[in-house]
Amino acid sequence: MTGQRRVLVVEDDITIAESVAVRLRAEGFVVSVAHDGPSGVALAAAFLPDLVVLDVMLPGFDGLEVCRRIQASRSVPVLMLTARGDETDLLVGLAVGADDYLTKPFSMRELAARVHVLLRRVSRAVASQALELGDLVIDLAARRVSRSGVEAHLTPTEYDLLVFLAERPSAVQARERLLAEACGWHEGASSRTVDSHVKALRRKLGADLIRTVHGVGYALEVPR
Amino acid sequence: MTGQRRVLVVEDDITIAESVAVRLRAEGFVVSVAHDGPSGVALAAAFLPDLVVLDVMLPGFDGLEVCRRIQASRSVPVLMLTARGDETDLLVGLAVGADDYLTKPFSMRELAARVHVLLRRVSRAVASQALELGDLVIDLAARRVSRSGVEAHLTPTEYDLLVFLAERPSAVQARERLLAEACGWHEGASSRTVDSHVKALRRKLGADLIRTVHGVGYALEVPR
DNA sequence: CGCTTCGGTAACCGAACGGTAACTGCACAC
DNA sequence: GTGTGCAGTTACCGTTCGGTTACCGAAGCG
Repeated sequence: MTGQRRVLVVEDDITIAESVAVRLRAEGFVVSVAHDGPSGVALAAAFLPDLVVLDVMLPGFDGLEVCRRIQASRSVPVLMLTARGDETDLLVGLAVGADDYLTKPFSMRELAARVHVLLRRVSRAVASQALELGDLVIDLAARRVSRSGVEAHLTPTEYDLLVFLAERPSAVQARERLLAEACGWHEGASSRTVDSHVKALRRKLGADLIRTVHGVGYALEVPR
Repeated sequence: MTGQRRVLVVEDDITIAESVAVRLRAEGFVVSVAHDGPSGVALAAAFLPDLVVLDVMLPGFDGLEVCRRIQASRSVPVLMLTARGDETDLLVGLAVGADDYLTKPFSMRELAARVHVLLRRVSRAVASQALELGDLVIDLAARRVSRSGVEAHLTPTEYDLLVFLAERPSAVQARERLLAEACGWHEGASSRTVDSHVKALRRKLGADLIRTVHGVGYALEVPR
């Protein structure tokens, strides 16, 4: 997962584009460059970047349109480049789905710093190593669970069940769903299996953690 | 869950702090202000903001330290304010856990835009489907109902009945329809079952919520 | 104004549901 | 072989819930 990050640069000014690309490659990124809107959109689909650096002023159609189209297919952080003082473009850009922007002229150090921040942010969201809900901490990598700093020893099924609930905090999950997702699907009559595991989780992590919804199923409550 | 977003402003310059606070309040945020590092950290713990706007230069200890301490307890997006050209501070700030920064002088529009972007990002993660009608809030994922912030415990049938009505606000629904849709269809004589559940809903959520239409059925009125 | 119909209310009871603690069977380790 | 730990099932029991009934006040209608 810590494979090299891919950055797409869409910028018509060849000098700027090259400077940016060189700097980002020096930072360890895999960089691809497009010089107009259409090829930017195409490359976004083909190159599958983790981040897009995007100029607002582009031949073809403008950066805002590119931003819109890229965001339409999948969620990628976008860093926009604008001309100084062009505050309207800026605001529209942020509205359209850009996550950050820089005004020209900008220093390469600043660009690199912002790129790092944006990527750290998504990696925090996507690959989050730990799941924290109040005083409940689930270390996904280590498969460890603790509450208020006290570690609890969970069996595999209990752990899977807890993670499934924790990924959807306070959302009610039906018994059958839990049985199918957390425990392996067992053809035949759905049973009281889930209850047993919920009981175990409550015993080990506190009774207030999992809420029973009568007639439906269970939900994990975020502890205060 | 679309309750007002809370923003903490930590800034020693009273003029700037007030401008920022005024603008953010105008944008609909609940704003709290601290003028030095220690009280900033304390307020972060007590006020529980959804976002922190933080000056780098602060009396007590500096913004970077504040940032570190705030992030230590829980994950809150931080927008840092730096003096122009102070790139070192900036880089350290980003390293310490700030999610964005602005260089002084900055426009209030720009500040507001960035605050919105940062908060949109977190709300994207949190957002849960909810039905809101005046002061009545139905959290569909969590299967929770509250009125004026007070949560009510509903039985499954009561909940289903309420949701069915709430999805068609102020539209009158015949008894038979309600019996069939909300409660499971019970072959045989249609009965006074609906009445009982309506009564329960009125008791738990207020008598004004559900209007009786003589000879026809019931309708949910949007309160306030 | 009085009758009829409709809906509010509370009490009741059977059924469904979930908590709980057994037990069984299985897999793995020693 | 024996022991341990876990998954899944079963049975029991208390609780909750839903639907019904009966009674009475309110609303419509002539």
